[in-house]
Amino acid sequence: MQKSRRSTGRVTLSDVAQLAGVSPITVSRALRGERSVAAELVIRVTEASQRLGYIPDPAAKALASQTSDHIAILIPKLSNALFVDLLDAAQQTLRAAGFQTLIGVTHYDKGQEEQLLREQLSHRPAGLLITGLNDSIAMRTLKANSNLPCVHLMDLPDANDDEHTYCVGFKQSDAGAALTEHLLSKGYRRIAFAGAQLDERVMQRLHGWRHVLQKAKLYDPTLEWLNPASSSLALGATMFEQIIGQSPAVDAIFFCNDDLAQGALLAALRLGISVPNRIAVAGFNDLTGSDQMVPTLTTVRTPRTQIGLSAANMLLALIRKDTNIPRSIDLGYEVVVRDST
Amino acid sequence: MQKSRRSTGRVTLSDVAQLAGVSPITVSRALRGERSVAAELVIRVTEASQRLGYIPDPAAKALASQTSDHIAILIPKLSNALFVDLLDAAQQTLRAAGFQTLIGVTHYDKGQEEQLLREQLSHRPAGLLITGLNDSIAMRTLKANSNLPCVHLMDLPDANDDEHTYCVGFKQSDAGAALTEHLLSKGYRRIAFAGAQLDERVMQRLHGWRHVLQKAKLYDPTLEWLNPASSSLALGATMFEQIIGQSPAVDAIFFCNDDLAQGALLAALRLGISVPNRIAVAGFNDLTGSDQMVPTLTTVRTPRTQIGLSAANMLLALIRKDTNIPRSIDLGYEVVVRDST
DNA sequence: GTTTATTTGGACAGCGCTATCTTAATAGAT
DNA sequence: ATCTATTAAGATAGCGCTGTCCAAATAAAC
Repeated sequence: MQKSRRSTGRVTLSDVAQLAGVSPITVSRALRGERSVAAELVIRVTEASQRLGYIPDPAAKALASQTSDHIAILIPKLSNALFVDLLDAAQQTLRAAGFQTLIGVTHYDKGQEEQLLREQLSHRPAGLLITGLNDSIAMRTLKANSNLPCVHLMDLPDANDDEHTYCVGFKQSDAGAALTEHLLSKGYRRIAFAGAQLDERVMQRLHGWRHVLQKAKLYDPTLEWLNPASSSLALGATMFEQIIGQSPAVDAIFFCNDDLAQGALLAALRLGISVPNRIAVAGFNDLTGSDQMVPTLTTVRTPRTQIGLSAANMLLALIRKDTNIPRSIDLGYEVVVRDST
Repeated sequence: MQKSRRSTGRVTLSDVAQLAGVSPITVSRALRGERSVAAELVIRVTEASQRLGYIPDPAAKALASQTSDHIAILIPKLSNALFVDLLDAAQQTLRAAGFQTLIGVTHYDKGQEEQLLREQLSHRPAGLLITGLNDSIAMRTLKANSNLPCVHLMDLPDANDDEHTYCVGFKQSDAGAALTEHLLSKGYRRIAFAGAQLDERVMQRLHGWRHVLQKAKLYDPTLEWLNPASSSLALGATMFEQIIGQSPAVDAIFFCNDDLAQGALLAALRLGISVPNRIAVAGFNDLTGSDQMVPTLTTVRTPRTQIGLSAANMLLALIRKDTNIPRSIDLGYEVVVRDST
């Protein structure tokens, strides 16, 4: 056993090469399927590598090839099930393709986001997955300089917006409009919008709501209830009580998120306010439990898992330099009508 | 601009060295604070590195030093808020210390867990964070061979168990016992245990419950309701109806998780069954919304965020080779009595 | 003042891989 | 049969750092 001074006990390419009777570079090529290697050699190499339990060293690969098997993903929060679903789906898909996910949690802070991306880029990831479209100048510069494939999640660019970004999601504003139209069709006339967190997506839904109400000549600025705090059941309860108390004429509330709406339903139960008879409640995202609420919650089902999965696949395609892939994928949404409206 | 053939445009140690007028190795040492470097040189190097915007290359560092700035973390599921809280807290703490988290989601599958750990180890992480104690032989071997610092989360070893593992958590069985005792103190006599997922921690809580009931001579095997499916609100509702239907004499149910308990409370509302008059309901973990339920849910508050944070700090200490740190940290639990019991 | 320890900087090699260039072997064209 | 194209393997040289050994300079001990 004569190993070099700094030997680490790790099985290396050369070990495999020696056993297979070829040069290390051939092993590298055979294992990666790069260039052409004689079929017989591929078999011999594969066998040797399996026999030795060879595991490539990601650090060495990254250093030599200037690209790692990491994929960087940026999401705003882990406390929101929406993003966790996204992460879960993307992570599984990427792992199956041999990539490791580097998560960055931005907490909706643009400065943090930028700093996180910088840290992640130092790992020379093979690609980027970013929640939302609304990049700051700094983010654009970082992305552009890195010259990495990048897919955006959850929203689609406006039609007139000819950005060269790849994205997977659905039109948040359309979804907001569709839910509002459902409420109108049920006969509600004073429909409030209750939003928290106020990220880009919430604002888009707000625009959808506003647009529909304006068209129906039912828009009234006092129907907008916006709170920058993070959404939670407790906040939903508070906002519900506020709206009921200060605007008794409101006959329906569109909460920007199921968290809030669920909290509102529970508050209504506590207060003995009948939903939907006295007031209707609708949410967004169809999170866990919305179908269990009393009454069950009308909401918009959003394809979070699908988005994570498709975005990961799109990114993999970009990494492979597959051409002929669409710039953006619209996975749609579905208004789920239940008992709360 | 004379760069070598494969130049990457990246600012390297040598660039900094040149600007500071020292050798690259001195820059490396100055920046890492390793060995002693003259104070004046440290300043010069730091300034030069900042001026050039130098970012160390993690891959090169990993290759040269055989250890990366990654920390591998293994958790069972992302769909359970408990683990997400753990991950969130650990991730933030580790990032602040300059480490990147590699998440592995095991889906409660021992084979997967092993495979994930193997993949993570190939990245030469600086440490390991593992949910639960109950390692398989294969896991032990992997851990032992890697010789890496490792901290286990969420549970503590038995007193007589002299394993040399580091852990941060609380005694799941004690917590289960404490909640059961609370129910006894409230006068309930036929207390069912409803468990899902049936991981090690659920089984520990079951043991706590069983132990207390046996001591009180109130144990009855038909009171155990175990379902291997993942816990969810819907499953909680189903189990509640089952138990009510098949064992009408049961006067309290200890659900192993708040998800289940919340689902049960909602089912009770739907069925018009009064909680806690007709039957009491208690949960575990004090997840989001338990304080918003109708009635509010009695549960056990578990210090998930604290556990993630402390475990991360413990791991950082181990990496620093700090001595004098405790082998295990008991962060306790708290029975939170609310209106459902 | 000499010997011995301690500190501080640098030279050197190499971590385990891959990009690039080169050479040998084969096939195709004239 | 001769001269290109094409293909397949290997040799070589790093990628950007850090471990290890060395040498010089300084401080401490005798």
